[in-house]
Amino acid sequence: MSLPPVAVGLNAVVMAAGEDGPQVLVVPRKDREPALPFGPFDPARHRTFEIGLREWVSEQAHFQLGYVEQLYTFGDRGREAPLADLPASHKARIISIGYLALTQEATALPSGGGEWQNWYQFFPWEDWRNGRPNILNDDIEPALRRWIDEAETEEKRASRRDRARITFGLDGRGWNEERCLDRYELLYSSGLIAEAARDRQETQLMATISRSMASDHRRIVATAISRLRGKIKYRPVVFELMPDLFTLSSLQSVVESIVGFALHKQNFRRALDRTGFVEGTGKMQSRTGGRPAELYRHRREALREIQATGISIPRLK
Amino acid sequence: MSLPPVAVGLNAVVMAAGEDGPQVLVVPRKDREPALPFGPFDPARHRTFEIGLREWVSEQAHFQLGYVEQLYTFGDRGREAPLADLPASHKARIISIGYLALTQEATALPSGGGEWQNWYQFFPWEDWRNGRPNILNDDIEPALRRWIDEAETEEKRASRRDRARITFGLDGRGWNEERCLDRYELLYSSGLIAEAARDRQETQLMATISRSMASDHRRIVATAISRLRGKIKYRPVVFELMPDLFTLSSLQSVVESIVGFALHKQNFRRALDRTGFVEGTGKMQSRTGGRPAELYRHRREALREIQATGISIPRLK
DNA sequence: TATCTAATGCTCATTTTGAGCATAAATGGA
DNA sequence: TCCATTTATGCTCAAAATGAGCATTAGATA
Repeated sequence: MSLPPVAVGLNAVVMAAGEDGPQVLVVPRKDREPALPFGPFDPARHRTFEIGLREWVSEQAHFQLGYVEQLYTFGDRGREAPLADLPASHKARIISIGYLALTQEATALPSGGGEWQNWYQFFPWEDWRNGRPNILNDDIEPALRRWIDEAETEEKRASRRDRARITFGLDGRGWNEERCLDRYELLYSSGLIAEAARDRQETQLMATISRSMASDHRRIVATAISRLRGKIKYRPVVFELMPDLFTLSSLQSVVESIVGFALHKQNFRRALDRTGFVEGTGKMQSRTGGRPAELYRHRREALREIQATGISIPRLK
Repeated sequence: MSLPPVAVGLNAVVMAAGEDGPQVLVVPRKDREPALPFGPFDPARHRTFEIGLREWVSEQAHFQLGYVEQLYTFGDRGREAPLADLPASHKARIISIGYLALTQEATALPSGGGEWQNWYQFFPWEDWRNGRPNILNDDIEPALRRWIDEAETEEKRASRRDRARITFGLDGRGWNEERCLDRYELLYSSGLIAEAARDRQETQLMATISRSMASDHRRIVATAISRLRGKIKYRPVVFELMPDLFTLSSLQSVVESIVGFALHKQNFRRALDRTGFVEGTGKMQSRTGGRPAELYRHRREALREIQATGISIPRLK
């Protein structure tokens, strides 16, 4: 017995964060939705997926990846919406392995390749740094309630209601920032996301509440955000995003970019201090307005000394 | 351009825990190493990987999977050691997607299929429930020190030393139970694991310090253990392993099976109580010796009410 | 009935959080 | 020059969560 062919795609969600908030590297495509950096896995050339991914990104985007971790392998039929630049192994089922790559503050990119875009363009409902985003009350919640009511049986309605409550924290249930992927998937199921209509080959106009991406790439980005929001709490991964020297405020602002809400400054510092992950250098930075801030550096040695945990996230209420 | 073929295998690490400690479902193979339940992904038949996995496990092991999550996709050349029962798409590169499945206490299995085996047969160094396992002092540490000294340059030796220290907590550095996969990979790199010699096609006899598995299956189990040990702390997944009614002691013993060390009983209960995940039923169980214990049940509703976290793990020192 | 073995209940000293008040050091006008 | 503004830092205090143990309770058994 011989199985139908399968083609493997490697997708990179390359993230950075700086002055302009959290960034993701996307490849713009003329008159089409932007895509993630993407390349086929070639078993003849690549001993491992990661080697393939690095080679591919460096070739195509002239960009050397640093920290990389595998996210998830997607293979649902009907959600792949093949990209034009995929080698046409005709009728092959496409499965995509998503990777998360973290890199220092958005460096200048060679033109013609990828460009940095703010995450929250694609996920405006995830940005609570300045309070609850309006899009939730104005568009999402009403649409979700409509979707709940549309279900045929009371049982199905109850199940939809539960799902919406948990993922979006409806009815005073509290927002859990790590549920970013669940929220994306719910918006997809309920048809609020442009990709859903596209995958069902509906031509119906969508109320565009956010920017969409090629294929299932926005889903992969949502996976990356969820992973990063979780991981930051139990592994010191934030430092992969920081330059060599940074102020505590800039570190805090990067963490806030990621988790999507504001933190209590003093408590953030106190907890950070206890981890031993950072060390003052004595150098100062005079930024715009206000007292100059000390520059700190990441103590990589700390990883060896202590039980490596992440960074505490004291939510500001 | 057309890429060489790729075959996708779906592997399930099915876990349970009961009186006899933590169990994993393996398929014994005559005169060969045991394997995980395994099946090829058929893109023509399976809309999603998970559907394929469930269908496959239910067909082959007459076993319905409940909780399932994807672990990782492995694709390193040279570590796959093809299984005989793989459909021979000649020369195809085999990539395997590992899944973690949790199920209630080891139910009787139809004979001829899989059978339950204690995890720690495959990972004896991971079981600290009765204190530090002897195998660490007797076999592993000396072998690791030899491996460190074998490196050619001082720089390489330092790097090996660091790696060994962090993963195995050498020189009083503290054992981190979540590093199970790192430890397996280190033992593999340092040639202490039978699979390493096999993959290098050495015929050299191995000091067998533990049972090995087919292909890269033990690596997948190590991934599952690491994932589960981490996840249990921030998601209430333990309950997937429990029967409807259970005593707090049996719950604790399941948690201990997973994390691999003993917990402080009173503190475990206090913390568990606060989560609101369990509820006494008033029914009692008179077990062997000692005062009868109350039977509790899992309050699934709790997931909706509270910010779902995991179970606190108050280590007993 | 005395003894053993678990299951439960409770206490107490430490640590870790959550919230804020207070002070310090630049910058940019008035 | 001096003051209002804007950040950066220091510190305090009450509340909650943890880590360790002692004490009591309730069946099973010799």
